[in-house]
Amino acid sequence: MEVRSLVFKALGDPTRRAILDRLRAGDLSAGEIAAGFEIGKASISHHLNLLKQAGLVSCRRQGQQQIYSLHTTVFQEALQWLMVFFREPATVPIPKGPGKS
Amino acid sequence: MEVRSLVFKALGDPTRRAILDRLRAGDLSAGEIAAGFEIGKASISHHLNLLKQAGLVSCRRQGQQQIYSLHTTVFQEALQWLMVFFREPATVPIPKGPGKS
DNA sequence: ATGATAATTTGAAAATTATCAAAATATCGT
DNA sequence: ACGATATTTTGATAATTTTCAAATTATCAT
Repeated sequence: MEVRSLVFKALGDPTRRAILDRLRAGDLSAGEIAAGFEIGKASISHHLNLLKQAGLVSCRRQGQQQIYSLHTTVFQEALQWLMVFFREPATVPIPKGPGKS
Repeated sequence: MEVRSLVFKALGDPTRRAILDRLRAGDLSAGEIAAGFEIGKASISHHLNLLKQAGLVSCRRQGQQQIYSLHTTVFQEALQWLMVFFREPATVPIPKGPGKS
């Protein structure tokens, strides 16, 4: 799937947004992330995988733990896409007759 | 569901993003939107409903057509949420000893 | 090598979402 | 009121997503 869909889909889930919020304060191991959520570790692992596929987080192994961190470059792209909606329309339909204004 | 999830979920689908892109150039009727997509009118209507629930578009009746338009205020909120990820972490863990810097 | 800990993968069930065809609703012109 | 047009709603089916328990992989300490 295209990256943009993956990113917004990933952001569409409250659990995943909560994970991202936690990572703002600093890197965390998968176990630290899982602690504090109701759902099981397997589910968290799945969510982390989706976030990773979307490019929103990355992880590195540190001993027997996986350490996750935020990847802000992808946020930036999502942001830029959203920004477009505040600019004047790029493509304005050509008026047939004299303009209204 | 919370608005934020609705917004990002809505943005997670390519068809819906394409609809929003078209609306950038100006308001369109449901029929005009549906024309140009492979999928049927009923499906488009469903997508439009999701976009409406998310607050990304609004519609008004004009004769026998429904005219859809963009609603940028909700984009703004989504934007603001994303922006947060570029600021220094709001909650920094309090160092136990002397700081690193 | 063995056992313990950390995390992911697998397989299956439950919940949600996307799509279509057909029926229903709303508005227009006559 | 009637028929035509525009759109939505309904009911069904297919596809995707979420979740958990159990099995698997990877690393560490002994």
